[in-house]
Amino acid sequence: MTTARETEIMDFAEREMRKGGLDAFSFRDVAAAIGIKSASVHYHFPTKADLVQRVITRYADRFVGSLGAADAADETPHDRVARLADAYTGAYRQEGCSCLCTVLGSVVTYIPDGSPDKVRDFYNRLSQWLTTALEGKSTDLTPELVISILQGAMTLSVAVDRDAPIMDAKRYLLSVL
Amino acid sequence: MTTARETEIMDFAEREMRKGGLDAFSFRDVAAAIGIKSASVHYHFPTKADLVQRVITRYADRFVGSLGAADAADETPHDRVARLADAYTGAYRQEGCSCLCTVLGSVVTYIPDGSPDKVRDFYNRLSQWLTTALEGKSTDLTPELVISILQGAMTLSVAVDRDAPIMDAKRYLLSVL
DNA sequence: CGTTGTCTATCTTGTGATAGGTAGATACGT
DNA sequence: ACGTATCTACCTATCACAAGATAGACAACG
Repeated sequence: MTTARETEIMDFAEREMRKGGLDAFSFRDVAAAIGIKSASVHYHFPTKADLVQRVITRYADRFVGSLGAADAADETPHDRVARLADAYTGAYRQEGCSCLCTVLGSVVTYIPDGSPDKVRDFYNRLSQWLTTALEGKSTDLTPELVISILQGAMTLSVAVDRDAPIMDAKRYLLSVL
Repeated sequence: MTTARETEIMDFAEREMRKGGLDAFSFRDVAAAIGIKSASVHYHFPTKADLVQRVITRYADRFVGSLGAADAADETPHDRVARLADAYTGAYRQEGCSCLCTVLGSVVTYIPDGSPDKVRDFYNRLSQWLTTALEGKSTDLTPELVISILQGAMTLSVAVDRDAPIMDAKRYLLSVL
């Protein structure tokens, strides 16, 4: 069960984590943002590790879920990759921030407790989706390379504050797949 | 002028930043690692922002410098990209950690003072090198996409703790360039 | 009455940063 | 050569603050 309050907390935490990583927010920040006290945040999420793990898991569910079926018969691999690319470009355009797991992935050895496993789960699920999505398509690109291109371009776009890299990545993928 | 002590400090700071970002180390960590007191670290680098900026600049100089000439007449674009890819795979194999600016790039809006500009300088210099390096080569890949692929794969390799993504990225780039 | 969600108040730890002092080296004027 | 001044690189001690976390009380609801 996830209450409305917990959703509020996770929404804020996710937004901050995607912009600045684990240390970009504190329990006090969360509390101030939604109008309660930090002790109350601890009531819903005993430790920060708990909060981070739940945010990652929710993110993974939502992201992979939003991609839809990877094996719909009336679609081509091209269609499916287009949807994946749109998920990335959309996130950049609307929120100006990265994939949560890209931010956390590069510092995976420094995040607490079970979080690294949650990040790896995300990538495993995404790889699996792409493996199915590309089935039957002959290409030099592995599923993980498709992910790499999109995420690398996303990071670069954020870093240089221009959408060219992520838009070029999408265009390139759609031209070769 | 950079003294031996400052080099020691920056070496440690860079190593930690590449593994865990800005908040992965403190002045006390630095001091303990090299056997002095934190106040002495402040003597060499008045603020953390100072230290971070110098580390990024030094990293950029070293990384781009290590790539060598982008316009040597006896080389092909393929040769040059191979060298760039080796810089990434080498970093992963030897240090198991990412490009410094990949780690910082995704959180660029949360790092202090002049640091974002230093990160962007790095990418500008790398793009410029690649633009020259690819001159005359007909390809759909932009210089920034080449960077994206390598860095995205690097991040993924770190995240999932397998070298497959970064090795595949190198292989792919050399097959299409 | 028990549960739920919040509060106040507080603890401990770790952080970046500063003030002020000290030993040793170097430079300079007489 | 001698005394003075300055500089370098470190030290001790401490500050103010923000972090995660906990204990215990309170009100509302069933």
